[in-house]
Amino acid sequence: MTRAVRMAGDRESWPGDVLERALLRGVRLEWPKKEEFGDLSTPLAMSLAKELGKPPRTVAGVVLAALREIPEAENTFSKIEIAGPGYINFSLSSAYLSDFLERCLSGEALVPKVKAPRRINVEFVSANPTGPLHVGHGRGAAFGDSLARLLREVGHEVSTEYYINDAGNQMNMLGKSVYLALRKITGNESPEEKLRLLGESDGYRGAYIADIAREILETPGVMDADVLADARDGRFTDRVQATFTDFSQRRIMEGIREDLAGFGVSFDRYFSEKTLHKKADDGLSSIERWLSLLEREGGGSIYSSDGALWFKTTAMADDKDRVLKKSDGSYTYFAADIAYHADKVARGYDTMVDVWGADHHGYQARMQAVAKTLSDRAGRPVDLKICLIQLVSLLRDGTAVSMSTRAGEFVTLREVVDEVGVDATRFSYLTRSHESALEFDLSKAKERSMDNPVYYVQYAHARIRSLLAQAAGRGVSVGTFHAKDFAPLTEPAERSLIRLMAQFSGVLHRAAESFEVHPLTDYLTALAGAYHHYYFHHRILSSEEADRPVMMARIGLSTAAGRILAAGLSLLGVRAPDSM
RNA sequence: GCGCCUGUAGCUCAGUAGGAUAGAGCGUCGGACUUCGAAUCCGCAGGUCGCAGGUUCGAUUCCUGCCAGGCGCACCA
Repeated sequence: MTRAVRMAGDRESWPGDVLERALLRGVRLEWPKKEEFGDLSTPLAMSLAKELGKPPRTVAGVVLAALREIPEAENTFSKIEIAGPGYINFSLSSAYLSDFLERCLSGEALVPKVKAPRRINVEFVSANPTGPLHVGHGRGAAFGDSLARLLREVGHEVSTEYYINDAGNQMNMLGKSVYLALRKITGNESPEEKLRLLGESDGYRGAYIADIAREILETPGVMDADVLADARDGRFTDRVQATFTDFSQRRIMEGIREDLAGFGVSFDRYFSEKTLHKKADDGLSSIERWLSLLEREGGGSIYSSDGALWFKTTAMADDKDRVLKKSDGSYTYFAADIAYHADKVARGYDTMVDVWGADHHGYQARMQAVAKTLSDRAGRPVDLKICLIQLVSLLRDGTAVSMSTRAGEFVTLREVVDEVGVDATRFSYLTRSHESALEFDLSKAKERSMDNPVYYVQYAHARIRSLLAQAAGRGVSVGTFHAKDFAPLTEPAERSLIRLMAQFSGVLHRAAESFEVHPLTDYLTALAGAYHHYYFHHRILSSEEADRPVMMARIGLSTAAGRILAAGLSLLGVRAPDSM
């Protein structure tokens, strides 16, 4: 295409700068909405026409003439035509489509790799270990995990990471909450003690807090006898604080890992914030080391004022600069975040993806400022891509399920997964763009209806597997397929199906480029629909000898479609069942 | 007050770096199982793309201003 545009440009002596600018933008290929417009389409001539000051259809005509002289174009397209206001529409030739099917079945990778693979770190969930994961975390988990799989699939080098906020007051409060729960269980609850430890705060009050306290009391050996004795008697020593905090956090983190594992999500690395605060042999913590390094080499982004240390986040459109080290000498959460991201850059990533809850959007500007500084210092481009996951509201039979975080009465991810299953939960989370709020209706998610397309897609796959099993049962032996075997596929429904299948890798690449996963979910639903339609209208298995070539071609087509469905579902972390 | 996200069919949402007659599912209504899985298929109806301007040959898409909903604006974590 690029070549054709160049040829056309030479021939018509179009201004070179206009041409190069257009080519730099890239020749955009779209999938036309209607099949009558072909399989691929480009509005290129229309944008070119604007700059050239010529009618779009004329420009398209010149490009088309040049295209016809290119042999590859001749082979891959059966028809190229100008339509509408100046689109150039391409219809894929049956030879191309047959080759495509052969490749699908040959065991070759379905998806070509990107030319310039990047080293990408995807950080997601990163929930504080102060309680179990709730449905909002679940959406982030499904998104981050599938995004990572997607990025990997298109050829990037991807690793995933969970940042554990295990430092700071929240952790102490967790320890205190469990301690107080234990006091309550042993019949020693006292408002004075609570006020002394937590002040006005309520602390953490979910049932899981009492569970942990009960475990400490009832399971011999989980806690040092001296510490337990102190706790029972109401001596809240530093050691009690440390032991309770540590134990509670470990328990909760174990629970989180279990919930994630049950949800099909695992991480390459869990990164503890605590390690950033810990003093090394040289007496400096990681935070201190990074901050002083950036103070020297960060291009003036860090400065002192009013007895505190600041980061110049206004450089990146933040409202005001942010404090790193408070005048009392302690570090803010933001300081740890800087050290953490600096560490990621030092580990060689060139793209950092941060998946956050939408309520953190106010932090974007400051983190982008940090990324800019880190990138400049590293002397290479390092991108920070922040994906904000919008709210999930839970419904049951159309009415909101109340979720009061304060009282710890939120619906956990585990409860949802137990109720509706991993597949339906993950698929539902991924049917919408992550930046629009999601309504998750528990009763609908359980239904096996089109309100819940996961079953629709899985059913298409199961249908295909069952068909193939049926074929095998009838003694149909399936060998290796060659492009020519697909010549009998002449039905419009077959062509529509293949045309859609051929979009698979394009959908993945485009989704990966925009760091989205819901286009894949939509695509799979459409592909399943195309297969169901085809299957309903055309008989595949036949015992007539004369039908054998058609049958074999259809079996090949079905196998290929099944493979694409399975590949897509696996990226979503959803099973592709053989039967259901 | 400032900032971010959202506003498209009765409902839930898509809509590809401005492009062809704005799409899908659910829901409503009406059809299709003696043959490979009816968890399926086929059809009908349903729209001032929040409102008003602007840029453009062309705007759901870009810009400005309103309106509505959600979220966020700490030397908290």
